[in-house]
Amino acid sequence: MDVAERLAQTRGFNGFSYADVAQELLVTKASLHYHFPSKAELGCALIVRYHRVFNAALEAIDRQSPKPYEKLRRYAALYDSVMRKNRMCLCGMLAAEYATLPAPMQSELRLFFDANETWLTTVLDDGRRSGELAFRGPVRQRARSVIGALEGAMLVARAYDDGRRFAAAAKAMLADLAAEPAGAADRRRPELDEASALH
Amino acid sequence: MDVAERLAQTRGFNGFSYADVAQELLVTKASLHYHFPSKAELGCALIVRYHRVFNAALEAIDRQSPKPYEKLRRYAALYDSVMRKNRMCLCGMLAAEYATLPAPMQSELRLFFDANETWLTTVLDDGRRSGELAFRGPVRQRARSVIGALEGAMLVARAYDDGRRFAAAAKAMLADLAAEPAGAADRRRPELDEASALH
DNA sequence: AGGAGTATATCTACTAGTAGGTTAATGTCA
DNA sequence: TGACATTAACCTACTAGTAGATATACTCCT
Repeated sequence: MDVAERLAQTRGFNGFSYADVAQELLVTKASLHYHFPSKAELGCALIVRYHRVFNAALEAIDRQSPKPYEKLRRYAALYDSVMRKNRMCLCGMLAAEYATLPAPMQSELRLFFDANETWLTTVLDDGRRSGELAFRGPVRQRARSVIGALEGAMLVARAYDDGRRFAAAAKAMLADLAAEPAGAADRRRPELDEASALH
Repeated sequence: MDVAERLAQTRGFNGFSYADVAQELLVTKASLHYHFPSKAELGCALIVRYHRVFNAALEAIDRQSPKPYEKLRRYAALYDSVMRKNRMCLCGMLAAEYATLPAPMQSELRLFFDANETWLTTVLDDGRRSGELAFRGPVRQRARSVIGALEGAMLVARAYDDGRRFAAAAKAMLADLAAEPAGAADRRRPELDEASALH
């Protein structure tokens, strides 16, 4: 699954085959089909695992960082840790291939985005209420914008093989959300970096 | 090329074959190979044409709309017109598949994003100088954020087969850029819609 | 201790179908 | 006549997936 995940994140789900994985592991294709009878099942397993690991990372953030801005920063850092491995977010990649995916993968994929949206909605709502974050419009809409901005930044950054491009976009987004009175001097905010939580 | 473009936008460049195009046009694969000897050449031709049409649309905007906010609104409307056809931006889709693309397509792809960035940089700079737009940080960085936000919004919206999701994200982004003093009542801004410029 | 049976995991060898691409002959029209 | 365009037929490589044999190892029974 590690190999398949990496290939799916770099080449897309339609961009790798059982043969690719088999060759890398020095086993036969048939052996892989024993564990994952069809590619659709492999794909579902990949999303479910990715979702689970991501959820665990969000729970760790909730446990360790009470402040909304800090939560948001660490959320962006999760994406950054993926980018540093020269990969695209698995689910962002699959979203591009959405029309060609087997139905079970499609629903599993939506669950991932839904979970992200829900978590972000809570964080953004808390942040705005406490005055730590500032933004206009419905909270849920803003959550979707955050996801879109991060996924989009990853997408384009890949075409330039430049992770800094993503990091800069993430930082800009965080700065926009930080409640700074217009025209105020740049308050020093901590950097994006943090120990990678998404292996 | 129309057929290939549609397939590339909906299924990805690796998600369709010469056979798919041939079948739809009621010609043979060999016939297509006469016009586009290799798939790489077909892919390049698709990007070049897409880029050309896009450029023409930007020039039309420059000609018809002097105001930065209006330019930006129409820029977002270009993306929206793609989304309304249940397609992904061709170049956003190709960015996802970047690692699997032939080298000539990779460079052609970067040219598209570079051109977008340059155009947006000018618009955003004019807008900030005139006070019509407000945002923090370097202009070029903001231009990249705008591209990323739009591409990302398209990407995710596809997983929900819901164009309104994209339109809402685009509207939110425009509202953020419109220079409204924090806390001011919603000034009525024109809607996203406009006659589709990208065929 | 010595099987017998069983679950797990792997292999070789194969299928049917599709991928991008080629060749050489043929049609079409100025 | 010659350029442009199309075709049938074919090629090689690869795709997901299957069949059946085989190896390993653990459990239960005698």
